[in-house]
Amino acid sequence: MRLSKKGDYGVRALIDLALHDGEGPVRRAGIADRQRIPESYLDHLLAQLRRGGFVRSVRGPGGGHVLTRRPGEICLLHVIESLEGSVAPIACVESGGDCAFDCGLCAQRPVWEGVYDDLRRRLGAVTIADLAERAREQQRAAAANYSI
Amino acid sequence: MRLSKKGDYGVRALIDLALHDGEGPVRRAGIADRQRIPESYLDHLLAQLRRGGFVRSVRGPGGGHVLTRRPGEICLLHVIESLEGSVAPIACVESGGDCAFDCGLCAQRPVWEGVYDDLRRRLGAVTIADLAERAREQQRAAAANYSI
DNA sequence: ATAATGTCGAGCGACTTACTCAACATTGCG
DNA sequence: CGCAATGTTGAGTAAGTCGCTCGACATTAT
Repeated sequence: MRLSKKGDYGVRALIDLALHDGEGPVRRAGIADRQRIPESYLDHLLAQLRRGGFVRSVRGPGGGHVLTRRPGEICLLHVIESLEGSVAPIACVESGGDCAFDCGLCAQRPVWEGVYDDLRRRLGAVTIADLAERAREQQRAAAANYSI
Repeated sequence: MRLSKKGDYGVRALIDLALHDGEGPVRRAGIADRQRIPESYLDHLLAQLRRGGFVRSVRGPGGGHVLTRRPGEICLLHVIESLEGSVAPIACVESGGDCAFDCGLCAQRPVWEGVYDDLRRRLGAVTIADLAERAREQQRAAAANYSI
């Protein structure tokens, strides 16, 4: 039941972009550096995020990546689903997915449907702006700690 | 965020044992047959379930596997955790687990903590007896359908 | 033109999953 | 006893996924 590194990295990249929202294109190398993401891997992530409609890229010198929407309009559920595919714990709780054998999972199914609903509700209630705000607070807290 | 086949199979095996609770040892081949689990794979599962304390085995002719506790005393959370390890979506929400880099996930962490809590609450509220009961109902429903 | 960027796809090593097989241990029964 | 029916164990494996690298190419500011 783990979130893959891809999902983690992807969310972090978007948070980074949100933290620099309004400052023009953000360089890939900068994101990779600050978020500790291997730069060449970030390539693929940004490509996927672009295909998902979350970011757009600006080429050439001074180029980089920019969010296509306001951070408050990007919800975590959509990001994760775009990067990882469905968050359904088993295939048969998805619309269109069906059971392995004459519904062998059915006894378990209501449980997993509940889990699925919980998850979607929780991830759907959080935006990248919320996460960026929290990241800012934490940076301030860390800075304060250093100065003491 | 998927449940692995191992977890699915394991739960099904326990449900099967619960359905035959009180009837003496249940043969591995029977479980494999009814639950559509490859028999040689079921081997390992039963071994793991035995190590987890959920079942014990009886050797020799007439042998097989038996639940060590009443089905109502086995909760789904413990089964899944025993088979798959922790159900934590990211390492840092576990007790003892720590963050990847100076807490790079922290902005996300409260979200995943919530997800983790939901999951544990839901799986903790379901026992093998509940699932077996549902399986029985479904068998009856299926039988009724055939006879119509 | 040139250099600084982003784009794309092939590919790779390590790991995991789901599964098989074969040798061995234990027990009940004739 | 001796054999057959079972469970036990661990090695092995094919296929897939994950995280990541590399190299050739496209685009654009200067």
